[in-house]
Amino acid sequence: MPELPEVEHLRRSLEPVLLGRHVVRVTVHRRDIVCTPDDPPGGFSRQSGGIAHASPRIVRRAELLLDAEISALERHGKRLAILSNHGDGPALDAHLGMTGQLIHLAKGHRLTSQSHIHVSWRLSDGSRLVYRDARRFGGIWTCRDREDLQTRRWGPLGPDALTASSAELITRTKRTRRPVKAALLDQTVLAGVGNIYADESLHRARLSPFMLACDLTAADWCALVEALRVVLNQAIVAGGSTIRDYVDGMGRTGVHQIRHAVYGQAGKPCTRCGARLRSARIGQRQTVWCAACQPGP
DNA sequence: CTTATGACCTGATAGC
DNA sequence: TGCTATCAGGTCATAA
Repeated sequence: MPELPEVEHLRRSLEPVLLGRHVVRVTVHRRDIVCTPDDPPGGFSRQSGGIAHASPRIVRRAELLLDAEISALERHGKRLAILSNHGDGPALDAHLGMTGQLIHLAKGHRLTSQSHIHVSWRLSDGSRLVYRDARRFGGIWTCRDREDLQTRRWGPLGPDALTASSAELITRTKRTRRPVKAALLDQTVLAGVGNIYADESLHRARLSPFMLACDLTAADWCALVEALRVVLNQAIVAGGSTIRDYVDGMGRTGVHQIRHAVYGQAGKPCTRCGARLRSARIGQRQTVWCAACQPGP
């Protein structure tokens, strides 16, 4: 379940081993994990639900960066883009979903388990980059260039959670009668926050996840923006949470365990006030909060 | 337009 | 031991 911190840590770990490398071979094991601009909107490989993927048509390997030089790795929210030719060449938009992994393998190294590897890129130094995703909620979207990526793929997303301002969030939520947690999870409002860091940031900002987003004051939003920055940056430095499915670009699980304040801690005492942490569901998601520290509806 | 819900998918875990 | 049931949650199609 990579959220912003896991993707940013992945970006940083892949940057030194990918930049400047040329792609010399691309192997697609599952075509439906890749979506190209020519594929029908929504694809038709799946009946309904899930992330819409591509038709079974053969993908042109240049779209998957064959013969291109990797020039930059950029992130917006939970998305990770691999750019070529300084943004003028083809680009990839990786969305890891719940269990997606991008793993760099040095020359001669292989994964202990080869299962669920959908795409593999052979690089000019003999190393490989592989995309693996057991549950296939994620995928790889090909883009013509950086401009195409940013308009077509990233355009609908809200501002990145690390740099969003309280003013932007007020504008985007002042008419939304949803619990603030549901608004935080909406990627078109704010990009990068998932279930873990929604709960963590609301706890840090002392806001009840049940408050309606339109009822938060300007001061509430300032506190929430600050809490997001602290919580997300701490998690990035720690190498992402040690969530069960997350591994970084080297295939390592997070070394530094993050002790979440509320996520996964239901029933335990609040680290700030000692009250018993409660749990409920908001929009089908498990939500943990401290009713004492985070008063509200 | 808004918000809510079910479906997608598999591995880990709990319970018998 | 092995089997079954439940849970995890990101996001899209559909419903309301």
